[in-house]
Amino acid sequence: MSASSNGSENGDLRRRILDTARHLLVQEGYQDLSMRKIADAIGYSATSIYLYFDSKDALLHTLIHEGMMQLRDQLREAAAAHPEDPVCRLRALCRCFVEFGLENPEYYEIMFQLRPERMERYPPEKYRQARENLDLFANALEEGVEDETFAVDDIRVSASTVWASLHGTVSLLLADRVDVRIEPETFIDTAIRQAIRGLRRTPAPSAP
Amino acid sequence: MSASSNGSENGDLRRRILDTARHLLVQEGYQDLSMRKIADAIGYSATSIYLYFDSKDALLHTLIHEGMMQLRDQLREAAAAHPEDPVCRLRALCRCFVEFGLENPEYYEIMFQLRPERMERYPPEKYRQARENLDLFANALEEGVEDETFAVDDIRVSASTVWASLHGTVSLLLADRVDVRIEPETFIDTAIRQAIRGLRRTPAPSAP
Amino acid sequence: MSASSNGSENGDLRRRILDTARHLLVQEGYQDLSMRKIADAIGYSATSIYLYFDSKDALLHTLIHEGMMQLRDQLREAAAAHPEDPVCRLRALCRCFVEFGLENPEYYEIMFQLRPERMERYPPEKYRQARENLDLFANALEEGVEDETFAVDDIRVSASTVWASLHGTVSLLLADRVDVRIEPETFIDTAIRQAIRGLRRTPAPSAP
Amino acid sequence: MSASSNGSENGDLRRRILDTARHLLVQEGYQDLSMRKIADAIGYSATSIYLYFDSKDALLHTLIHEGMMQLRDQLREAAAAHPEDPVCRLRALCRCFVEFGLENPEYYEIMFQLRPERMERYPPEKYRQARENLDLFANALEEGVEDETFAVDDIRVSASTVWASLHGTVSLLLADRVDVRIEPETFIDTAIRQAIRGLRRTPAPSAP
DNA sequence: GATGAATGAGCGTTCATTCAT
DNA sequence: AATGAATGAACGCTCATTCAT
Repeated sequence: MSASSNGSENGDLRRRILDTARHLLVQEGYQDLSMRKIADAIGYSATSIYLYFDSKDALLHTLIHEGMMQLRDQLREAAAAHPEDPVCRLRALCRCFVEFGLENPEYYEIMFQLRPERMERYPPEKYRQARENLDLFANALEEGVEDETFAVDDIRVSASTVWASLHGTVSLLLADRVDVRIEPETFIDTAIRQAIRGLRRTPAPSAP
Repeated sequence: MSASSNGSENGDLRRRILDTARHLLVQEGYQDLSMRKIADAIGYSATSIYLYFDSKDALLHTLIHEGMMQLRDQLREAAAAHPEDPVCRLRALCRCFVEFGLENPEYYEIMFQLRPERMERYPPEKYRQARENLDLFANALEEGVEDETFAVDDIRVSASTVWASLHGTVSLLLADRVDVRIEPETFIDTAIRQAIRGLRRTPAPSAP
Repeated sequence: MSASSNGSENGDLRRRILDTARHLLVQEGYQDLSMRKIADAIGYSATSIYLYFDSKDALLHTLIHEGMMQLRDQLREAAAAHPEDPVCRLRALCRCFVEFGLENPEYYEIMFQLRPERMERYPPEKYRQARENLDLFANALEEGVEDETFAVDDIRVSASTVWASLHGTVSLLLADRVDVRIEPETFIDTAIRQAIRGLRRTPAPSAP
Repeated sequence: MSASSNGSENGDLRRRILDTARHLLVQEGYQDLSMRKIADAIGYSATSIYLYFDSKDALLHTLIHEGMMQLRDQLREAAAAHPEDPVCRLRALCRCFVEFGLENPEYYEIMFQLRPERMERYPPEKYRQARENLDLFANALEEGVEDETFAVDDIRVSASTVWASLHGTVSLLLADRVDVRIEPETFIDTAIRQAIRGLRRTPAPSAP
């Protein structure tokens, strides 16, 4: 969405491969994504993909990275909408993350659910960039600590645990493992509310 | 009386298949687990597995069920250790769940991370039994609500969100996706503490 | 039907195997008939079949033979109903053969459509017995020649060609290869009528 | 222009696959024809076949079509040799059909003996083209009816029954089910003669 | 820059059959 | 008389990848 479609219809085959792979990922799932299917879908030979990507893993790494950058953009936007209030901002970030996951289920799978030992090593440079996503949470948290709304021992740790809650929420929803009698919306709202409440400064101990 | 349980001989191979499958699962993951690999690992022909399981899915269902029952036993035990205090009990349950996940990564993936649409339907009877695990959380929560420690809108929903937090925690740890600079123990403690704190009755509104 | 059900419910396993195999043959087709399916259907182990039959081929030979004997009985009956008129008798035999084929399609396949080189040698003794079926046609033909209704060069040859016509008729019907716009009944009637007409003495040459 | 028909290289293997499959068909029969066997016979990997055919059924459809077209050509030629006399033409067509069957047993089974429910649907376009074979018989028959040599109720039906006779004749011969004491040539001649005689106008009823 | 040809490894599963008991 | 355990071979098919052009 940021730097993708440069227009030259036939020229940027690399771009088309990525876009097609992304679409197939959503339609068919990670397991059923194959080089040939991608190639067929764009009308090129499977061999051609190897001109632009060393391997299937390399292609996936690129897709993961693009997903991370897309998520980053959306998180940034959500953060920017609430520059003043860290609680509101954190809530917006949480909501944004969950929505991203539910709207891009297969993206989500390769981004957060693939076991790294089952793939070639994710390139460190990309890894570093993806870390900004967590930093956005950490920043909101930090400001909340500063203005004494939140009380946590270690910002980095708590940012991670908040993220873990969201990740669990998305994962269970995507895997269809939440009790059918529970409305997804209610589930998400409650998860986010509790995650944030868990960070709040506990009141002056009225009666320990 | 004639051919059912003569003790060792019969169940032996079946047991070895299950154990081997379980071990391979953690090395190779669900996607790359194959009947042949299991067979090779135990030195039998692939055909032999079909003497004990109708299909790959049936084998996995058995594994899932075993994991669920093992988790249930451990959760029960944890709950039984704190019959009085629901908060302590809930904390023990949380800890127990996380420990189970980290100690049984081979079970964890198939128990909680598999997308159901990629497998045959899990047998309803087994499904029902597995539900007790969540119920143990819900019970602790309910008692906490009754004695006014916790304040939640809907017990079933909040039990699920607590579970989601734990699930996210375990998933990220297993997938090696937590910042290396964070001690796993710290991460887990924080996650559990915040999850429980998120349930607590907010103090008498001193300042809305 | 002649000497099959002797009553002793459990005793005659051999009989049950044959009956079950026959039923499965009709339901599943020759290709999908397997020893295990037979065994499962009667609740015995697959191994047990080998107590009564040396091999799958041997079992099939027995089935073929039974089919032949069943067909023979029906043909005999048809022949006996028209002891006087050879034309009527031949027509009845033809009709009987076609009906047998259509009513026992999978029987028909193993009886008349299996290429012998793809099976163990059919036992000569059984082969000889099966020949009576053709003889019934030959007899009717012979009498028709004697009373000057039919005119053929060699009775054995013409009996075979009549049979070939019927076989072709049944085969095409079973393989669903007759134009859908043609009524099967019409097709059969015409086939039989023409087969018989083809045997008839051509009239004294009025003007050749 | 670039990669379609450069003459030999491309179609070469495809041709060899078809020929090999054809030959194996007669040795092994449809049931036992496998992609691997074809591949082994030509010294290629089984995978390679899939470069030229989408599936086993697609390969067989191609073979069937080739057989049909070859038969059509031969039937056309036979018909063209007797433009005047419908009886002679029909006789030539019959002889041609039988000869085709005996000379191409590998084609014959898949063309006329396969149960369609055991294969993917034969492509309608090819089906339509194959229909011309029967039409050539029907045309001869029709002209024979017009010049009052033949007398039949329905041309389409009688063309089918003639065909059925020939089919039965070929099938029995190929399956080695004709009495060994009968000369194949005699058998064929008789079959054809009787089939045609069966169509002839019966004489003015001298004595019903 | 792009391809066509080709492959080895692998998949879940079914099969007829053997053998010791 | 009957079985349970076990197997080697085979099935159609898909996969990521290589290589010469």
